[in-house]
Amino acid sequence: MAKARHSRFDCSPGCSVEAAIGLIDGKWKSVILFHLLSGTLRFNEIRRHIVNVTPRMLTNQLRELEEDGLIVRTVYAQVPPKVEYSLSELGRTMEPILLSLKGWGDANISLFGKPKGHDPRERANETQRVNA
Amino acid sequence: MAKARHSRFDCSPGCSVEAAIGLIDGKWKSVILFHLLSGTLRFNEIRRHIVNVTPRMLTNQLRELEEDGLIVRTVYAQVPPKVEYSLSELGRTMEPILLSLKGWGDANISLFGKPKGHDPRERANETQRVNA
DNA sequence: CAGTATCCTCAATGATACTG
DNA sequence: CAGTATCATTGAGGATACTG
Repeated sequence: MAKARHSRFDCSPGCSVEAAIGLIDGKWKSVILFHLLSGTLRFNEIRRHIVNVTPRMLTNQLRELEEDGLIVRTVYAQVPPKVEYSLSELGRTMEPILLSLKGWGDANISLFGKPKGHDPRERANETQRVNA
Repeated sequence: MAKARHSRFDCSPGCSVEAAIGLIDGKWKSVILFHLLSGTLRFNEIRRHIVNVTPRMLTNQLRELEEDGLIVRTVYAQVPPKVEYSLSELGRTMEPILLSLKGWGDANISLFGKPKGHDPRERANETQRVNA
């Protein structure tokens, strides 16, 4: 997902599913939340955990998670700056989601040795054809 | 998430989390999978379940889910056409994820009465400021 | 019924450089 | 250390119309 972050949710009943993933879309959010399950982390600690995330994107995702009430940002008034991120109480309620994602990924990561990338030209069509 | 669908996963250990959400990003995928938990559905049945999805997007998402091996597409050779979608065995292993998403959404959907949309101008800053 | 075909937009992500 | 500030890209998603 990407564009319309939590839309209206007047749908039914998949809406609650949409609502939930809507909060963890964003390329890095679920991973950030997952790492915060283990405890409080500072900005650059998260950067080190997540390879290839730029400071801009990390800030961006952290801000959205904060706005959505999933994480708490604590700024210590000192120099050099110290900023800590941790899961909020609401954020901690996402643990089952995060753990099921992690569990599924661990169990099936072997399947993704060579990403396919959804290139139509290399489409391995698995469609079943049934005679009426 | 959106752009780089399952990248390389040589990271650790959040990679497995990325791998998992990478398959259910896409604006409608998780909802489609959720509805298929209840059983086989035809193209237009899914359309009716998911309001506001255009045929183009639905086809698109279904194709990617099929390519990722999460759903099975069955075409009946008859007129008018009949095409059924169902979860593959692998797709069914995502049930815990889907159910935890659904559960979280149901428990917290009240929080999203008026979506915020992450507009910086209306940012309710929750950051804690601590004197060193 | 189950899609295709086009065209288009913009928001999400990225690259790079700079700073209190 | 923990970010900002700019600029550029691109492709996911949408609108609309058509079809075997």
